[in-house]
Formats: sequence, structure tokens, C-alpha cells
Amino acid sequence: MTDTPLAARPHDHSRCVSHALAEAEAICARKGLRLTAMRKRVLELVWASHKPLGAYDILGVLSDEDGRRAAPPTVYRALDFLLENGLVHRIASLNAFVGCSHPEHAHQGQFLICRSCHAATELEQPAISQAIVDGAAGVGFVVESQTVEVVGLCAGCKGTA
Amino acid sequence: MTDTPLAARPHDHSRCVSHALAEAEAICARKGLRLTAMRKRVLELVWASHKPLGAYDILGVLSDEDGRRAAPPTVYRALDFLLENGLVHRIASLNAFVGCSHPEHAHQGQFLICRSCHAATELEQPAISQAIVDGAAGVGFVVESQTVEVVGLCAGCKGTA
DNA sequence: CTGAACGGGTAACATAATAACGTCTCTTAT
DNA sequence: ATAAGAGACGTTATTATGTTACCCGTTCAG
Repeated sequence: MTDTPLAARPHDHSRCVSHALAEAEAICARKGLRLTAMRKRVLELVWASHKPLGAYDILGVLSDEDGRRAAPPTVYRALDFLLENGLVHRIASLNAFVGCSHPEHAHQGQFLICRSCHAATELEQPAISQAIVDGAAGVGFVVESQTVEVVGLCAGCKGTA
Repeated sequence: MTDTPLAARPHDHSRCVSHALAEAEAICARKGLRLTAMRKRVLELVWASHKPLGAYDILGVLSDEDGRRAAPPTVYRALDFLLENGLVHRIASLNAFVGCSHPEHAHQGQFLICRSCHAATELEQPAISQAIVDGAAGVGFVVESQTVEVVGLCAGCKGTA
């Protein structure tokens, strides 16, 4: 059973963006959070592709389009908000951020990062989480948060590379 | 079955250090690698505790003891050597390094990082790796390298915290 | 109206990593 | 013996990433 994820194949990406933004609006409205212009703009930029985006990449775009140069704290504050509320994920091994595919419920994803096209696909496999919790329990360790980041070749790049 | 790892309980740590250094010597001798004074010193510093150590922490110690301040490339070159030859691991989520507990064979560990005592315990659970490979295969992704870093409470801190 | 809370701007700083170049010391082929 | 090359390390500078501290304007509850 191979269900190639969206990020790994051609698609109308503007749909991803608009869907993500709409969902963010809905979630913030429901939770009484303020999705300000800046936060929305940063979320939109993170969603501009399925490739994890660095804070300074975002900063660059904001500065370019804005004329007046944006400063790091602006971007990091927006990212902090988005992270806290599960709208984006941080990829520690890349120091970069990706839009969360399933913001409606709290979770920590596992990430598949293609070394060819650089797209990051979010996975949510209880089997993986459970294997980690079990393995840790074996040495008396209580898991509170997991970072699972995998590099390899995605379905789309596997053939062409 | 709970087999508390060394890092999570009191122990004569000088033994860890001397054992790690001796093992490194042996491995380098066998492979024809040069474990120079600088590389050995950096390895020793990384092993100074079970806590992951940042490159600039190492730099600080080297500068202090040396009088003449060491520069970043010196440390990073030593770390690169140690990483390439499996003598230390890098913890991506912390930008830090820990000594490898099993340098004799190539592997990618999984890491349990205690949020209380900060010790990092290396795990090598085929079940975890396999769950990840399987999960990835489910979406047509071929895994080449894995990063598994878990934060929580170690056996030692679980009670006291 | 007022003032605390919040979002955001600005400057400076702190930490992490790399680039580019030079020197010294080995080894090894001639 | 010696010249050529490789490897290890020093030195300086630069880039990349992330944080602190402080200020200002808006908003909204009392």
C-alpha cells in the first residue's frame, strides 16, 4: 500500500495555501486567538511550498516586499505564535519551519525530508511514537516530546534520481 | 524490565572517560586514523559529562586552559573528524555533541534527553528504526538517515522531580 | 478616560557554523 | 637527500541563526 503524499507529487499548490489559511482562520476564531496580518502573512510564506523555510528566508521576503526592512524578532514572534498554536512545525535538523498539515488537533509529527526536492512530508504514525515510548520505557525514561526527522528520497524523486 | 542506563545514575564517571578514550585510540589505530592531541582533547571534553556539549562550550574550555584563545574552526574540525568516525554524535535539536557509547560499529543512535539533569542516553532500538522505515515506506519514501531525539524525564530524575 | 495587555518596531547582542588563506609537518616518489 | 603533495592546525573574517531589552501605538475592560 503506497499512498504518495501530496507534497511528493505535482498539484495545484495554491489550494494548499488557501486551505491552510482558511483553516487557521477558523481555528483562531474558535480559540479566541488573534491571527493578525503579520502572523497570517508569515503562515502564508511558510506554506508557499512544502519545503521547510528558514526564519531568515521569511525575513528576506518580508523585507523585500515591505520596503522597510523587517527585523528578526518580528518573524520569530509570528513563528512562536504559529508554533504554540500548532499551525506550523519546526524542523530542528534544518533550523526551518513547515506548515502543519493537521492543525485541528494537537500532535507532534514525524517528518520525511527528501534530499532531492527538499519537500517535507508530515507523518503521524502511532506505531512510531509507540515504539519510541516503549523503547524509552525499557530504560525507565518517560517521554514528553519526540523529534523524528528522516532524510531520504520521496516517492516522486525516487525514480528520477 | 527496567535497565537504568549508566548516564541516569551515579557512577564513577572517570571510568567512562578513560574507557572512551582507550576505545577511540584502539579504533583509530586499527583504521589508520590519526587521533591527534587536539582531537583527543575535544573527545575528552565531550565525554566530560553525559550532557550534550555545544561547540562553543568546548571552545570556551580550550581557550581558558590554553591562554591563547582557540578559534571555532579548530573545534569544528575536531568535531567533524569525531563525527565522521563515529566517536561522537550530534544532537540536532540542541546543536550539541555527546560521546558515542558504541563507537565500535557504525550506527545512528536514538537519544533520550532528560529535561531535568540534561543527560543524553543513547538508545539503539531496531524496533524504532524499523517502525520509521515501515511508516515511510507506506508513503513511498526511502529512508537514508534518521534523527530521533526525545525529551522527557530519565529514570533518575523521575522520582526526585 | 485610563491603564494594563498585547502586537509590533528597533538596536544590539549572543550563539552557531563556515570561508579563505597560511604554515608546518609528515610521507613518499624520485 | 629532496621536492611534491597531503593532512592538520592556526588566524582572520564573515555568514547564519536566534535572543534580549526597550520603546511605541492600539485595543479593550473597568
